[in-house]
Parts: sequence; C-alpha cells; structure tokens
Amino acid sequence: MKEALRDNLERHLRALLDEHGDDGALPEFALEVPKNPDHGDFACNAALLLAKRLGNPPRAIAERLVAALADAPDLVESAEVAGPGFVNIRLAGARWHDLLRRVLEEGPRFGHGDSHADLKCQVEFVSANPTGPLTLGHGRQAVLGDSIARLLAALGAKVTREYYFNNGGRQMRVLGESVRARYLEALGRAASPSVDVLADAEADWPEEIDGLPVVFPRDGYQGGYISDIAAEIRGEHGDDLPAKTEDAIFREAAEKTIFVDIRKTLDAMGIEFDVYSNEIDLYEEGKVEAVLADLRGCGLVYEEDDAVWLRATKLGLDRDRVLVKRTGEPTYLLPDIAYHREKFRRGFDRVIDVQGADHIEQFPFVREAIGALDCPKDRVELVMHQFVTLTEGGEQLKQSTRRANFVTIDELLEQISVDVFRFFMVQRKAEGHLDFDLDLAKETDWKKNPAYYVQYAHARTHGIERKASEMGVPMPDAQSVDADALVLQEEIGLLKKIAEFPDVVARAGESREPHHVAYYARDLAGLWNPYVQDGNRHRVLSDDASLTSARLGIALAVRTVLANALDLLGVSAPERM
RNA sequence: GGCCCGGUAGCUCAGCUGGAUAGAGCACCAGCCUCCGAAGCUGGGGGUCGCGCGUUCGAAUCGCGCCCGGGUCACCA
Repeated sequence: MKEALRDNLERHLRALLDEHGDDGALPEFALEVPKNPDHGDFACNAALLLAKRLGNPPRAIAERLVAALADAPDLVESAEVAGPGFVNIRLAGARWHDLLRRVLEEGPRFGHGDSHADLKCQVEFVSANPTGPLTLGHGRQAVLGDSIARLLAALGAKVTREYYFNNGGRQMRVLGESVRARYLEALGRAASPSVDVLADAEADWPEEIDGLPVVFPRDGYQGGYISDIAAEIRGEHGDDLPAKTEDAIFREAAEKTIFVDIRKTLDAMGIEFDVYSNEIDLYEEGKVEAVLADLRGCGLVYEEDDAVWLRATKLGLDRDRVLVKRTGEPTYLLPDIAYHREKFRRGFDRVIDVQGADHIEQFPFVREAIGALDCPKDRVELVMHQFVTLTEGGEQLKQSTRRANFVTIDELLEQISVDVFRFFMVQRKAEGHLDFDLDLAKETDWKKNPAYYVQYAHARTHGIERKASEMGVPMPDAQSVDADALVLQEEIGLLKKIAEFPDVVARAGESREPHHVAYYARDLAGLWNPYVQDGNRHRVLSDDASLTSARLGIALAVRTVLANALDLLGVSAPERM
C-alpha cells in the first residue's frame, strides 16, 4: 500500500515536472509515518524539495499534489497541505485489513526483502586467535556479526559466516612458551615471576629466583587457563618433555585446547560458522607467496633495512608498511591481504569484515592492496565496533586482555541467559561504546529487563491463544482475519507499527545495523504489553465475536513480527515464560 | 601531534538519504487498578541536542574550527 501510494505520487510529480518543461529525474522524496498521528498515515516532503527547482512556493506545489491525489479515492482517503509544504495523507479504509492478511500469510517471512537477492555475501567475524578464552569484546562481535548475517539472509542474500584466525605468527609462539613455562614451573624446574612483576610491564624481570631459572616470557599469557593446559599436557605426555623452546608440542596443544573451548563458547552463544580458515593453510597453499609476487609485479614492493615493504603511499595511504620482517617472517598484513584476495576469488559479491576498533588501522591497507590486485575493493566493507565495559553495582570493571583480569563470555553466561546476553549486545549501535549493565541483565522482572520485556510480549500472545482455546474460540487465519473492528487508537498504533517492520529490516540490513531491530522490537512490545494489560478497557476475548476475532488477528500479527524480529537477533521467542 | 569513534533528560541510550512541538527505558512525583499472564495502567516534571560559525525554506542530522572522553598511529596481532 505504501508502494502503491509512492507510485501514485511519482506519477503526479512526473506530470508536474513535464508541465514545467523539466525532464530531469524525480526528486528522492520521503514518504514517512509522521510522529504525530494527527498528521495522517504518511507525510510527503516532495513539494519542499521541488520549490526552488520549479520556482513556486512549496505550499502551492503541495496544493497541486493534494488535488491530484483525488484521482485515487480507494487508495487515499484524504490529503492536506500542512506546515511549510508537507502533504499529509490518510489512506482509505481497507488498508489494515490487507496488512493483517499479509502478515498472517507470510508468517516467518514477513518483513523480509529482496534487496540482496542472489548476492553471495561473506561475513567475517570473531576471528579471535586461539590464545585464550573469548571475552566480552568478542561476544559483542559474535552477536553483531551473526545478526548482520541473519539480516542479510532475510534480504535474500546467500550468506557465509566465516572465522579466520592467525596461527602462524609470533603470538602463537609466545603462547607455546607460556605453556612450556607453566609446565616447567609445575615440575619445579623453573620459577614463576611474582604477580607484582607480571602485572607491571616496567618492573625488573628476574633471570632466576632461588636458583631456578625464570622461563616465563616477558609478554606471556598470564591467564590461569595456561596452567590448566600445562597440566593436561603433563597428564598426557608425562614429566619428561624436553625444555626446548622450539618444541611445538606446547603450542599445538595450547591451540587445540583453546580452540575447542572457543567453539564451545560460540556454541553456547548459538553461533555457528560455515567456514573456519586460518593463516597456516594460506601459507601451505602458496597464497601468501603468490600475493607477494603479484604485489611485487605491480611495483608496490621494495626492500629496505633487510625488510620487505609495501609501498602503501603509492596507494594513497599515509605510510608504507612492512610485509616481511628482517627475521624473514611475514607480518600479519601479508597473509591478511592474501586472505582477502581469496575471498573474492571464492566468488563473494560482498565481503563484510566485522572488527573491533583496535583493528581499524589495518583495514585501509588490506583494502587498497587488494584493490591494486584488481579486486573490487568497494565491495569490502568494514563494520567497526567499540569496546565493551561491564558495569556491576555501579562500578565499571575495566577489561584488560594482557593482564588476566578480563571477564569471559563463559563466566557471564553462568549468570545470565544467552537471550539476555545477545539482546544486550546488539542493543547499541556498533560504533558506540557498550556499557553492559550486568545488574539490569540479571534483573528477572520482565518489566525492567528489555530482553524479557520483548520475549514476554511474545509469550503473551500464546497465553491469549491458550485462553481462547480453553474457551473454544477459534483463531483467525489469513483468509478469515478481518481488521474492520479495530478502531481504537491503541489498535491503529499497533497496526502502524507492524506495517513499519519491513522498512526496519531493510534499513537495518542495508546499513549493517542490527540495533534498529532491537529498538523496534522494544517499541512494538511497548505498545502490545500495555494494550493487553489494560484489559478493562479492551479485552481481546469478549462476547463480541467479530471484535474478538479481529483482536486475535492482531495478537497473531504481533506474535509473528516479534518472533521474526527476535529471530533476526538470534534471541528465542518463548511460548511461555 | 595525525587519523577513527563518541558527546542528546539525573542514568543508559534511539533519532533514517536534513523535515513539523527532539524520543524510549530506568529513576523520580501524583492518581487509578489487581485485570486474557504475574508489581500493572494513566498522567506529570525534567533538554543551551558539547561550544561557535557556516550551508538553506528548514540543522541533533551536512561543512569548517574548537573543547571533552575513548581508540589507534610496530619489523604486535
């Protein structure tokens, strides 16, 4: 119906332009639902946009549009000029009838669109290296990336969720050395640096303590899980493993164990990846070497100070970057470029990288480098998100990854449900800091906790259906649903809100901003809960059969939309709570 | 210092490719109710949209300058 109205308006605007001998393009006018219901169902700003172009006052143009709209009485009930030149439009009666029928007909597909139909999209997210448990920041990224993937799928895309991790570089070596140190310490063959020394990067680092050597690396991983892994290795391989640094057994065991835990955590969050890829595979397949050769072929590579550099300044960036270190070991940038080129070779039309704010510096280098290698660089997008802080009892807990005092997702999920976790994590727009209010997350009062508030609104529709069933009242379906009896202001408000859902999904998906869906769901629940609660004035189940049927219809529509919205966020829609 | 993100009600935050009187939740105040599903409903107070200038019919939204907070500027990932 909105589409029909837009078509109609465009036709009139075309005629108006032709009349002025203007064969230019139609203006991109807005057709939006006004905040104030007195302003009608839709407001159009086309007259304001055309005032200068046509040399007429906006209100005069608006008058012409209003007159022209009279040609479609079954679509437009009334139209009037308002304010500086808006055209406020009220739709003709049968509109809500069609809406309810459509919602019930489309069910789980209601709200979905086709703007990404047939597009192969890859969403790369989490991508945490297996050096420790997933923390809050990863959790935000996991939920954000998964919701974006769900939105893209709802817009018709064929989506691949991918997790890429670095397992080849120095960081993994440090991890192995950390485990080895804990192993030797447990055997009494090495000494552990004191907590104070570990915590202070400036502190003097002892060579030995009480005659035992200190083997723990200066920048080692300090978390307690390192000792656990060391203990596992001891259980499996005994006490006689060589103390050599180069021994890969510690690194490999650590990677394997930690990765198993990461996957468990992902699973607990309800997140499933289609593809896991890693750095070492890229080396083994020769992709890294190949990309270096190709960059060299483009004249973008040079040697200096025994290192191999990318001439990024030639690509419009502010400095050059090292691709291969003096030690002969590549930096992360090189395999990253190789990886991103592979993404396009694998046939993706859109590549979306979800990354934390600490990684954004890297992105332009990767994008420009693959652009130079003839990849469509404008089809790589970066979705950046800021960090997460945790607030409990009014205290903000600082997250420090280096030190061992971070809060893990596992720890959080022991205290709150996944649904609450996920809802809270996508509530805020990604570019902003996220203050995770643990007190509110733990709140079980459905009225206060926004996640429960939405879920409860959904569960309520089932409660009403159960009650109807007890009373022997049938539920309407798409054929029988009839909105004519819905005349209360609250009911029209609900219908209007429901009608907005497809636009919300389209906008959230196209802008990669799932938080819009969370806000929308909260808003719809905020209309539905009071409506049901205020049963004295408008009970769903009454003696009036047609009114009851209409209200059951709206209950089903609310249920459908809430369920669809929650699904886009990966949050469950319970039938009872 | 350069670059990126943020600054909107007491708190946490929405606000679309500029639109009409800037919104929500929590907290606070007052009245009503105990109802299909549970401490609920209705109304109210509370704002220099960080500051200034500019762009125009119109700016929280766009541009420029500054202030404050966070991030980042490695041969770390």
